Amino acid sequence: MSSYPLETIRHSAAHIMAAAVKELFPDTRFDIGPSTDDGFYYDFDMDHRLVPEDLEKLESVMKRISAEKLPFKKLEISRAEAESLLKSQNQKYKLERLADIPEGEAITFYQCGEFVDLCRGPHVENSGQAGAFRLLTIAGSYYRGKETNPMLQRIYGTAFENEKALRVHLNMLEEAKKRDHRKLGKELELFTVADDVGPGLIIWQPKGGRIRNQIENFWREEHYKNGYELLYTPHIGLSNLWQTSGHLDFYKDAMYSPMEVDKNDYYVKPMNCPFHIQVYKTRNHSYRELPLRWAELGTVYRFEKGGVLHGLLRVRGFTQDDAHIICTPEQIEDEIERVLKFSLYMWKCFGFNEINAYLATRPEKAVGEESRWEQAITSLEKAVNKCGLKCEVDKGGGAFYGPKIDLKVKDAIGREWQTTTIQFDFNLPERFDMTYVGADGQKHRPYMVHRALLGSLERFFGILIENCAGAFPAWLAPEQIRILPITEDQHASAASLADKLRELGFRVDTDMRTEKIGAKIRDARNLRIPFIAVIGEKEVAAGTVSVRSRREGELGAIPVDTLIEKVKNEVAEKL
RNA sequence: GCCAAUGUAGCUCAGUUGGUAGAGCAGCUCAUUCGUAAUGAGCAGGUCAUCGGUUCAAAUCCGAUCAUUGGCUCCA
Repeated sequence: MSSYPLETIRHSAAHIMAAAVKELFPDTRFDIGPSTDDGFYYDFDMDHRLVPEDLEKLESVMKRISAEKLPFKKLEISRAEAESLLKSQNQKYKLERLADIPEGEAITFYQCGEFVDLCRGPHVENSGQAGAFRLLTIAGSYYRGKETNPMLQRIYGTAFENEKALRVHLNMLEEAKKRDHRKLGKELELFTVADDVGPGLIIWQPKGGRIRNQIENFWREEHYKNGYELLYTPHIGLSNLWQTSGHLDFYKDAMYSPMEVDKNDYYVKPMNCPFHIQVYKTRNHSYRELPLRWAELGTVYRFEKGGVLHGLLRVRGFTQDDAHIICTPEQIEDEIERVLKFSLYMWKCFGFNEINAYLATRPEKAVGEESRWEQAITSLEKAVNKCGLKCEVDKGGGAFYGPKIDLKVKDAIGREWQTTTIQFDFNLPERFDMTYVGADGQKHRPYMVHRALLGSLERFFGILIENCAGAFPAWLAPEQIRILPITEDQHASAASLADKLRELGFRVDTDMRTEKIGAKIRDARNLRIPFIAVIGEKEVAAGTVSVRSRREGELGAIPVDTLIEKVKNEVAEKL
């Protein structure tokens, strides 16, 4: 139908929403209403507290405005005129936005029906072309995103070219809801949080534990294969350590309060780095032993603000799949490339193949020599190119202590998750005075790189659950095979079959309830168990099992050995 | 931390204008021994998040606290 870009359609939909708001709540002061990646929003300041029912009302007004096909009129006026116009309407936020427009730039307003808005445009021609829209949620948002500013009310909506595209998007949202890791975590008994333990502190239940154990084992093996050594370090450390690291100066708000023992303050660690540095500091190092690659599944605690906690994705206690690489300037490029390749391999094994890179460079305030920053950034760029990754650059977006590359992985329903991070550190080697002796016999400052491939096990688990919608690939499934005897007569056979399979290394359970086979099948399927083996009179006699594979459906009666082969093959896939 | 919504049995939810709680599933008991997505009957299960207030009377109204949800912000 219309050939406008989606952003234009959405931006115009935002204007139509604002027009509807103005109609229903005339005293509203408007801020801005941009398009976003998947829709649009508009921020308002009004006395009325928006409630969900308002969305329906606004939507019907919007539909009316859309049906009226009112033209979007562009008005170009002088700054003075614009000012007096906005002043007369008491639009203080708009006035401030106006002041932001550089001298000499054209000042444009767009009018649609009664609603006139300071806006750069562009817009669709008339309100009938703003596509198919839907208002979604009400939220609060700080004016200009600053905590000290007043809070405005924001309405989120989305718009698409046509009804069909909108429906596809809304279906995706539904789908996302269905695979919400919090819901599945409860249903599949994977993890929980307890009021008496504390918010953001994850308790892994047996089934989650089985999965985590698989992940960890795989992770450790691969790290040894990739030339890492594994460390184990304490959960707490003396204040001195955190003083030296600088955490107490810069990061204290996000740390749990100290515990005083014997007149010493111990802090629960928010990061593993200072401990790894202690390992480095146990003795002198020669350039000949570099690079050192030290990894740890290190559990850290950060006192995140209450409002940001979210299931497994944002928590207060989590286990980072952390590692520190300490190397010479000459080695840095190879090392970064190795890490990137390692990460891509890792994610592929867990079923994620679409990955993009985001490079963050030197901010205004930074520590470390400029030349080192440049070398680091160059090595990051080169490595990204060698790995054939698409890369976006966030200029000045790095931390003060070093540039970094983040990877974002795309999941089964197209959402991007920030996961891997590779982060240079020019700060800690300095603070802890880390050195190595070079070929010249002189002391040199090594490069240090932090990296986490999965991010944290908790967050990774959340992403994993949502990606597979609870149907874990066979190599991770907490229960790979469930054996269902049809009557009590087969209990003994079921038990000995389970023992046999367990001995072969499979995760097997039996369902000995006196339920009908239909009920047992149903429960097993709801748990997304990859292989269901039914064993009745006939199977016992023939030495077979009737198998239902999650992937292939009903396979009928097959010899036990054939089942074993099948499970083995599927487990070996590491999809 | 901020804005808003929510909090009733293990889970998912109902509970009219205030008159001290109800269903399904899960659990337990008994019966059923069954062939590929729910066998039947019975029993038990709740300081209605917590604390305080209004009222003759509070799950219901008000306030505070805690937690969760959607956002904002933060994530050196």
